[in-house]
Amino acid sequence: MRMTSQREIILEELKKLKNHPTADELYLVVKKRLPRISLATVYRNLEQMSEAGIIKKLEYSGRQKRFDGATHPHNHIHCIRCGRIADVKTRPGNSVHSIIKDAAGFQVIDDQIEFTGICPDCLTTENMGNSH
Amino acid sequence: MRMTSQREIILEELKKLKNHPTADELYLVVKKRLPRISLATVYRNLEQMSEAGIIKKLEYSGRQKRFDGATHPHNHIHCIRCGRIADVKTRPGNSVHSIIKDAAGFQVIDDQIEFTGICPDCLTTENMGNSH
DNA sequence: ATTGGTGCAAATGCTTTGCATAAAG
DNA sequence: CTTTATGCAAAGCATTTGCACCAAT
Repeated sequence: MRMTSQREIILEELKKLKNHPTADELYLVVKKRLPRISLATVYRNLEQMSEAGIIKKLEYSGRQKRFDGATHPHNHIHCIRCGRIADVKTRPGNSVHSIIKDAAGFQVIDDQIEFTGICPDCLTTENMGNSH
Repeated sequence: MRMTSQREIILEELKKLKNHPTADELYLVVKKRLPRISLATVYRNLEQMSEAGIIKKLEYSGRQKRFDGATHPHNHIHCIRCGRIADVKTRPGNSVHSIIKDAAGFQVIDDQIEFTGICPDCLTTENMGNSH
């Protein structure tokens, strides 16, 4: 992964923002420093950096994707009205931290554990060497 | 909510399918019984019925929305390769069930608790009577 | 020099909407 | 009869892609 000024500034600005911006929100911020940057570049870099594990892609909110410069494991709460995402502190314990300490002032309506993984079919395909 | 044959059959077929279909997947199934139905009708009905709490909209996967005819509280696991969603059984306990009993044959990579709620700002707006 | 990245515009894919017609209550 | 739902086509919106040019190694 080549280090370009675009990538550097995108990462820098994302880390500054604590509010899980969408690609276009971040684009507007980055544009102030790099007026000729294109939205496609922002998308491409966010995608690449999240694949590399440098940042985290938040795609479980049902609306626009959001991005998080903080990669330590933590949970989120999102608003069903405006879509914003905030961090939620949970007590450490198992891999699934189950008890909330702070819901960032939200009125909690529902919670749902989202597990991510590879399904049996894809695991089989992988073992047969048909993937990547 | 008026009961039309379209709505009835959409609900009926969704409840039959155990694999959390997308709107277009369900559309193809329903089309067999109502050849003149349009995809827009399927979308509109799924939206309405999920608002009414008759079905559940699964929009936290980052891909296409999926719909679930089973409304009892349960968690899901989704495949990062093919996008399919399966049910996951958790042990009962608090509102957040923390320990998995069965991950439906998936290799679990990550878990994340998704909380849904209303953010402080939207709560304020609501109290001022500016919403709904 | 080579390879990967960028900017632009066009394309894509899912979902929603406007509007005239049809059906439910 | 009144109101809500439907089908169709068009629009919307977030995201991705093709391509010619540019820059990092």
